[in-house]
Amino acid sequence: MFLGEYRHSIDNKYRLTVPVRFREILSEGAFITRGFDRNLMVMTPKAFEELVENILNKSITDPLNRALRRLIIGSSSQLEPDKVGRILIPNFLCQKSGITSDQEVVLIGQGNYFEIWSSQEWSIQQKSLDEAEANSERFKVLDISTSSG
Amino acid sequence: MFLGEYRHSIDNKYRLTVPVRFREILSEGAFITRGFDRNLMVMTPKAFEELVENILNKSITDPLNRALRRLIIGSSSQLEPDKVGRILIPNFLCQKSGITSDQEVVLIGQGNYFEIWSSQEWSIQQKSLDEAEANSERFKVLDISTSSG
DNA sequence: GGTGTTTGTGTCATAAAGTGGGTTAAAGTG
DNA sequence: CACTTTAACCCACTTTATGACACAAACACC
Repeated sequence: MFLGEYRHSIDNKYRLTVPVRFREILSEGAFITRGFDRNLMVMTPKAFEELVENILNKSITDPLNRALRRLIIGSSSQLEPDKVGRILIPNFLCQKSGITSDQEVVLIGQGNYFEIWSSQEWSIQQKSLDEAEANSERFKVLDISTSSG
Repeated sequence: MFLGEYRHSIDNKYRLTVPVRFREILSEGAFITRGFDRNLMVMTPKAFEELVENILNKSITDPLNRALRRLIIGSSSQLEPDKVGRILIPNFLCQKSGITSDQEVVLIGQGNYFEIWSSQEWSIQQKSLDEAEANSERFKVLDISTSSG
């Protein structure tokens, strides 16, 4: 499971060192796609297939389905880590998430995937998370129980 | 599977270099046809046969079906990549999708086919992708995947 | 606190991908 | 049958990705 927060750098060739703890999980391969907010999501082949399966089964005569394909499939890529555990972030995804070369990015474990944020976008995100007063109220609508089942 | 986004150029002879990652998938050959939006679709022989079969099974007494035949079957062509992996885009298809020579085009992976867009048409398309309806659908689809099960 | 190991980063060299142009062969047109 | 146009082929150049290597920082362990 992807856990925790890491700060790594993107070098001038848009390569990112995957944290060792994350590497083991990605031993079968990795896929990257756009996230919801201005960030990227990296996941295992299995998780990616689950994501994609729904979309590919929908008819392409429906404009909405084609739009979905463009959003998800068109913004994805298969990643192949190099010998020292780095991945090459596709250029078009960097643009979409505000990541430039020679820059620090933030990696956030999210369970069955992890997110990549440009440090700027992350600090924006952080601010809203840190507003504790707001947090206690805003999560009220979510029903989460600690006892399983 | 065709994934991701590429920006390649159409040279003055209407040739387009197919990205390497796409070439491997097209090793058995390739077919091109009009898309439903102002774009082109490139696919494997197998995917094309399935598409054609689907359309040919529909009754020709329905005007809509005849229109679909004209759109897809009437404007498709078999492609034979040259030695360095380029395909020649038929002239009539360029006109229908707003592609001119010496121009940049955008290739979008769509799973079992990929799309070719003129950069102008693509930027129009991108605007509508950011609109609410498609995105809310996207949220739903992504939501399914994040629960591993 | 020093030593050794692991992890992350920078740089270089090589291979491969993408692009452009020129020449020949083929197809279409008058 | 000649002419024009178009497609196919070949070769060369530029750019980019990939792999290898070496160094530096972090960490853990005596």
